[in-house]
Amino acid sequence: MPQLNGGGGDELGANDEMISFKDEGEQEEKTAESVSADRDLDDVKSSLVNESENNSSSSDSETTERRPQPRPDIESYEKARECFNEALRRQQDGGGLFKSPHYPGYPFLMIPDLASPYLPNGALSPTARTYLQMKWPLLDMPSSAALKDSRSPTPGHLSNKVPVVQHAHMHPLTPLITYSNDHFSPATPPAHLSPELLDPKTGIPRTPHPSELSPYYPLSPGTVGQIPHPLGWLVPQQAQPMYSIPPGGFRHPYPALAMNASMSSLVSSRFPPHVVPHHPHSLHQTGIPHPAIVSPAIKQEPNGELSPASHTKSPGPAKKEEEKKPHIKKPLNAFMLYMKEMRAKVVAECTLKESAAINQILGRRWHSLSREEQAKYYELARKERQLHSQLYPGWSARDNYGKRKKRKRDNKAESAAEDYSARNKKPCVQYLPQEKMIDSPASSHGSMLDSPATPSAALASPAAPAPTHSEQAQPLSLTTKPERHHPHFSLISKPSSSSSSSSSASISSSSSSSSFTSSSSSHPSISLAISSSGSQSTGHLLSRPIPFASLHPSLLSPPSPFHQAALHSHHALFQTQPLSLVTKSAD
DNA sequence: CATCCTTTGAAGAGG
DNA sequence: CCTCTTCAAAGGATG
Repeated sequence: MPQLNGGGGDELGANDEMISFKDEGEQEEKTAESVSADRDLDDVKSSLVNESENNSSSSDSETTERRPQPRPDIESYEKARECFNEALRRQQDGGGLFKSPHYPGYPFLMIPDLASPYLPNGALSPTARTYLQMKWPLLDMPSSAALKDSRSPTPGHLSNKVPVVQHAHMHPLTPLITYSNDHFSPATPPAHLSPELLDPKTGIPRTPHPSELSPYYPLSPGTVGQIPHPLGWLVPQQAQPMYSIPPGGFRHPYPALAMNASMSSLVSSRFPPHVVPHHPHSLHQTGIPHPAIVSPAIKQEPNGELSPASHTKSPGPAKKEEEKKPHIKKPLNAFMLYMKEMRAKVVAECTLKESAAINQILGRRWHSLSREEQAKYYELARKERQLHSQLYPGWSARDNYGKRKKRKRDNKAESAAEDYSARNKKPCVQYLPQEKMIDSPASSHGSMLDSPATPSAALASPAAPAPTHSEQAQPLSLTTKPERHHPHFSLISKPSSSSSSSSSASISSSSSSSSFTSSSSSHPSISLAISSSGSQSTGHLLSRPIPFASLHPSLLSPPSPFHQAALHSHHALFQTQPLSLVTKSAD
């Protein structure tokens, strides 16, 4: 993971950033699997594409026409998105461009292209096109806001720091660039990038000198501020406002807080597009628009007496109460970040629209990611948390408790019984499409294990890459979450790892006593979850059945009883594609 | 319109 | 220390 360090001294993350998630040996194992998995995935995707959308392969360039010139102010997100979707489809038809990325998770790989995705003639470069859509989700950069921090101590010299650029070759962490890009994008539209600032090769603005600041979150507060993001058209309007801000502007609870470059960039990266997009000026420079803050309007605050509008521009001395007002969201964790990035891609790849289903896929993909890739997200998440803590020192996750009205009915013992009958009754079989499905050597557990020494740990001890840890590569482990209550899966020794609610239990081959499980799991591409009880932890089972139709036929297999399913899937595995099959054996 | 569903991860609460 | 619970995103489905 040397490369990670490549950035060089960044206090924020340099050292800890480099955390290895697994033992070398494991790594190898995993990588090997990954490779094969990728292959499978590719195949699957191809087939999926071919069958699902049978358009004759259209030229990729076709899409380009649709996408004339980036007109941030004019283009509506919707439109852009449509275009992209279409483009995506075409791409798929064309031959599955998605194959190209070795790492499925590489959302931002061709950043350089992204910087200037358009060819001289206005056509979108293939690469750009390929990755663009993957990236867009993250493009929600705030243009102005981001950098808004007039107070920011670090203006100019930091502004162009895009360390990543330094790496000629694509690094797994490349995606991080996105964040970096965010900062520069707004300020420097692709078309207008100054040569000297750009990396000749990548086209990305280069960093004059690396500073101690995190390379991944460089930013130039001052510079970017007011320019709308060039890619604004591509930015989702309402899409993931990770942290939304109050309409009138964001009142920063901690005005005194000085953002460093990394923070700023981070903020900018997460800044909701809709906040800034068309009206860059809307935000005052004084406000630090941190995405984490949600206006009461958006999220009801319990006490919500203050309306965003009320303190729109003048934060006034309301202070404490007020401070609390805005709903400060939790910082996203690695997986959430990953989801944000990849969701669009997944959605594009399949017809599924339900988030629940998508999330399942994403979860699998997550597991199939290489350590490096995951590391990237863990790192981002770590920074997010860091930034978040800096921005909202007093904030506690507990603050948000109860904000959500509903409580996931969590399960647990009792729920099993009642849920069973009640809502979970949807017998459904969910087939997860193409994702790599590598059996995720790292099961849910594994992923945690993978996680860099746990962010916190990483933070604390950067030096310790914590590779080793347990993540014993459980090659055979299933990614699925078997019903823990089910006797059959009792083997799940520690479902707890993550959360009971989510009950991500993983079965490791080693531990697993279930022959079935292991056997089926042995195949990388299959994952099967069975839920016997209706309790919420249904593994991959969706309580609400997802229409088969939504999935590609090739991916579908008839619902069947447990073993049948198993067999079936097993069979399918070899025959065709990996699909994860979930059955509900309940009855 | 509110909540569910689903995923992983982080963090808080409680034992 | 361990377990359990909540919340973070997202968007179709459901009540």
